[in-house]
Amino acid sequence: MALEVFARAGFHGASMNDVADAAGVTKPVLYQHFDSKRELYQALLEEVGTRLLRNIDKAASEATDGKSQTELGFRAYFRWVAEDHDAFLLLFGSGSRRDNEFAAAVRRITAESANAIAPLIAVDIDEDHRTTIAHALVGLAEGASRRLVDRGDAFDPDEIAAQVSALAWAGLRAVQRVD
Amino acid sequence: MALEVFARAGFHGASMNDVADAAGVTKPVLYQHFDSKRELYQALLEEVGTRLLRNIDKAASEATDGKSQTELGFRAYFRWVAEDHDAFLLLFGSGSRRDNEFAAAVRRITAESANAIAPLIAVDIDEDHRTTIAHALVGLAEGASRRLVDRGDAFDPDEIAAQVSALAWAGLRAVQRVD
DNA sequence: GCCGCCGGTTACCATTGGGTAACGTATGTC
DNA sequence: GACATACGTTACCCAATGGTAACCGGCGGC
Repeated sequence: MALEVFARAGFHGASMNDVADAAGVTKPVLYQHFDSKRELYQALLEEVGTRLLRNIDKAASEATDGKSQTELGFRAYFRWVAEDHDAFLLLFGSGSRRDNEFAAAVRRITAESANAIAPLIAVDIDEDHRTTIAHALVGLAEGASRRLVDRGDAFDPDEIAAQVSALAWAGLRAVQRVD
Repeated sequence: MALEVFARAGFHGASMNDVADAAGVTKPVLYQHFDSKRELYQALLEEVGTRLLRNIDKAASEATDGKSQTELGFRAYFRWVAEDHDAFLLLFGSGSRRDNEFAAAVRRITAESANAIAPLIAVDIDEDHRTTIAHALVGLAEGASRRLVDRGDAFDPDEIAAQVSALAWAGLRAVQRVD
């Protein structure tokens, strides 16, 4: 599939012929569905990103308090990484963050994730700092995932989620206003 | 400078002519110093990454206990980001993580940062999980920085460092063994 | 059985950009 | 003042690749 090809080689590293071959068709057929390489790539980004967000939203919505929301959110995230390495690589293995147009799509995903986290920060720091901290926590998950994916071996997403969310939750409680 | 050009446009987005122009020379002159575009880029990565690591090492070595080591380490990191956006973008704005050869350089940086953090995790979880958590914390800083750099406005690195390191330190204490 | 349409393929075009060879010029020496 | 050397520039080559036009074979209708 196109996702796999782009995930492995990146936007520039994969040619339309590569993508076509992987899909078992030829280039002109690809161009019947997408006007350009960029459009195809962007469509993939959107699809993959939306899937991630939906997973997280669904999981978090089942939580009753902040703590379990954190746990379930991270668990959904790491499960997604575990079962869809390629999707993770496409979004965060990057090259997607290089190009302005693509970066916007990735930012949308991280921003929405951050928005889900921001309310969990209790202290009354200003909105801007709160958002930055929320983005930091998104990075937390990304950093752990990158290592796991790089290592290549399978891993237990729930186990990782337990540790990372413990870290995150304790951390969230500790953020202080700074004068 | 070459750093600025690559930071803005990425490896693929910047041509050797662009780099040469920015440096006030012409392409062949560039090729007197570097055998290829890749080599030039890699040299930049190494230089920039080493600078970051040196800053962190120096700062952390002045700390007496784990808590202040965390604080000083993050402070050095965010100061580096604040005063050298381009370096941050080159390493983590990515595109650098796409290419296997370049990714190795970036991994070296993150791995060394993680190694500095790992010993601060007190619980006796196995080495592998400890390292993953350490990478997560590196991602924490990266996530916050990306937002700050994306926003574009100047920011106070010490203030961010205070909040992020508070989060990190509290989080580190909370990581549990999982059975 | 012949004709036309339609989906797909091959073969091609044009641009971009890494890398280099050939050229020109200034400077210092005899 | 003529020549050689060294350095930088222009001009070029060629491979890769996004995108497309022209071709081809099979299938349904007459």
